[in-house]
Amino acid sequence: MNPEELIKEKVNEAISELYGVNAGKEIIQIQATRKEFEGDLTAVIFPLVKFSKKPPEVTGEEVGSYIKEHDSDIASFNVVKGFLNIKLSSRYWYNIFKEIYDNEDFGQAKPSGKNIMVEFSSPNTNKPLHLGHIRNNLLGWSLSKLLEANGHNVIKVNLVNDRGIHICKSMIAWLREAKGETPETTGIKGDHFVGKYYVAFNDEYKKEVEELVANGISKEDAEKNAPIMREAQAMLVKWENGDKEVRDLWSTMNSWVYKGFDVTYKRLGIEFDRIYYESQTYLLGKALVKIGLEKGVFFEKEDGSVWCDLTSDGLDEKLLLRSDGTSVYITQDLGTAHQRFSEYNLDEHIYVVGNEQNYHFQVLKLILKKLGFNWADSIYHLSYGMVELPEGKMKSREGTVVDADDLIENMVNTAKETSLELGKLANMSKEEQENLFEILGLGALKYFIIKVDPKKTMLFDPKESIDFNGNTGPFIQYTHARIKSILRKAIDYEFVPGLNDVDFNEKEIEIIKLLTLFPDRIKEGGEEFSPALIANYCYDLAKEFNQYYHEVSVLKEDDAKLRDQRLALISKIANVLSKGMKILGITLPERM
RNA sequence: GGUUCGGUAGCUCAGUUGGAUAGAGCAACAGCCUUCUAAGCUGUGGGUCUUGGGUUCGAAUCCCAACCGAAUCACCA
Repeated sequence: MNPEELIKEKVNEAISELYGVNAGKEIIQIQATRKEFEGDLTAVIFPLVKFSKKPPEVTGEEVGSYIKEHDSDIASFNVVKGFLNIKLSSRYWYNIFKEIYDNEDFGQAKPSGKNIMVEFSSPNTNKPLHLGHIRNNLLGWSLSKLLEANGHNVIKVNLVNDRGIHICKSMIAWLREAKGETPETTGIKGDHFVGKYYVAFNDEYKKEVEELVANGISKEDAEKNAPIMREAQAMLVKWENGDKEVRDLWSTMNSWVYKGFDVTYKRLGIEFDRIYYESQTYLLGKALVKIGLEKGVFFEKEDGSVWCDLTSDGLDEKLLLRSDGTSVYITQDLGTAHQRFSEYNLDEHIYVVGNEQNYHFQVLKLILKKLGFNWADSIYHLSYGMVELPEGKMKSREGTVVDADDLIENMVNTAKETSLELGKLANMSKEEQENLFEILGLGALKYFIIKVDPKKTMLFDPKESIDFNGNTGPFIQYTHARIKSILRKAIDYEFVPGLNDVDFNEKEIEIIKLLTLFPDRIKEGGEEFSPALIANYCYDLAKEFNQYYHEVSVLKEDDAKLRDQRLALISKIANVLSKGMKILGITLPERM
């Protein structure tokens, strides 16, 4: 039984025996004992004085004495103010570790039978991915893995925004300027290639607007009537009418982008179970609008547009169908949600989308609720904050975006430089080295981003992020590599890790305590949809090991039983670290 | 103005269901490599947890208000 549960049960028993009241385990608060005090776990006495009707110190003494007498696992206790510090026997910790050590599935919850869909990434196909997308992708991926560790059946989906005016912009610019150029002929990665034309469109557009304004036309009109913008709009209409030429170009350019995205996804270690394309789903939801109108949940204006009145919920009126009968973003999302819940029998649907869409999801849930779908409550918007740069926000218009591919390349290069400087790779082949740089660079990037609470706006300082010391991915990777190195040597000497009935010392008990927390963290992280919790846990564990490493020798221990038991302990640390980091999508190298 | 979310050390961030003297890393300073990998370890300095009220044995944490910051409030997606 895990230590917290054990103490709760014993204290509860003590209360009912001593004071004749069944307090219930919920009221008993257990926490880790602070370092200044003697003990492993601490029961807070204050909430219990109402049962004992005695001062906290006395209550603590009485409860302490009772549980010490009635359970051999409790070695000693002391009472400080209203806190009962309990020390568990070394035998107890030994047994606890034994349980963990023997459990191959430690940290993996039993199947819950729940189906959870996680939608993330959701790129536009007119430009390459940037730093914001990286946060999205990493969060979505690690969240999915975390939910799987909680025993859920996770369906990872990506909704690609492959249609709309922004795509037409790239297409127009390409037609005007490319002279038949392709990613193949230029050697440029497909998404960057198309992005180049998107930028070209905007440059040309700006120029035209300026010209029109110089000719005395108002800015507003100029923006609406610039010839290149008209062209793009005309193209969108053609696209919607299924014009073959436009559709062909559209598929071709999108296929370039997908090729580019695939490279980035692969490098990030991300894949999906299903990819939805907006070009195939954008008409969904119209049927729901009809139902809503019949039910009187929506209303129609004179011009034929359809709205939902949310003013009584403190929001505005929301448009659902344009006056020309075409649907908007939210209409589509209503439809896709409905389709997904029925198709996959979902228990939960999580959308990993930036906080600029908080309003959208608020409205989405509200409207689904009004339409009478109870599953609307099972929709969760994992809203994450923007990534800012030291100079301020990222603005694609001002060119201050950090491109995803550039960033990854940069991290890998820094990993390379740092590694070579440290000069540890003497025995590695060129190929192994390159592989390692990739693992380290991406590990640093992923950890840096995931460790921050998603809902917070985070600052990305390129200089700091490439620091591989301290609370970083490479620190954990390094810790793991060290353990693996010891274990390899142990094999050379034919030492066999195993439990040999030796008492653990205090530092080791500290580590065991941390290990027992792993399943709790997985559970908690799963409930709160927070991979950051796992990241910080891994760091704590790695740090704990590093201290241990400097205090105790393993291989040089003369007592064979003790030595092999220590080997068992550190191998379990490596095991838990690798499970934790796997959830984060971070690879742990065997050596570095 | 409405809605949502943030404000913790010089900087980046943790902080379990309210618990004891609020923690890491970076940066600064002082030590530790003939030792299982120094991408490490140890120590020092650094705080009005934005502010003011409230709830109670007890508040960074819960409630109210103010201040500061972010996002959003399109017949865009």
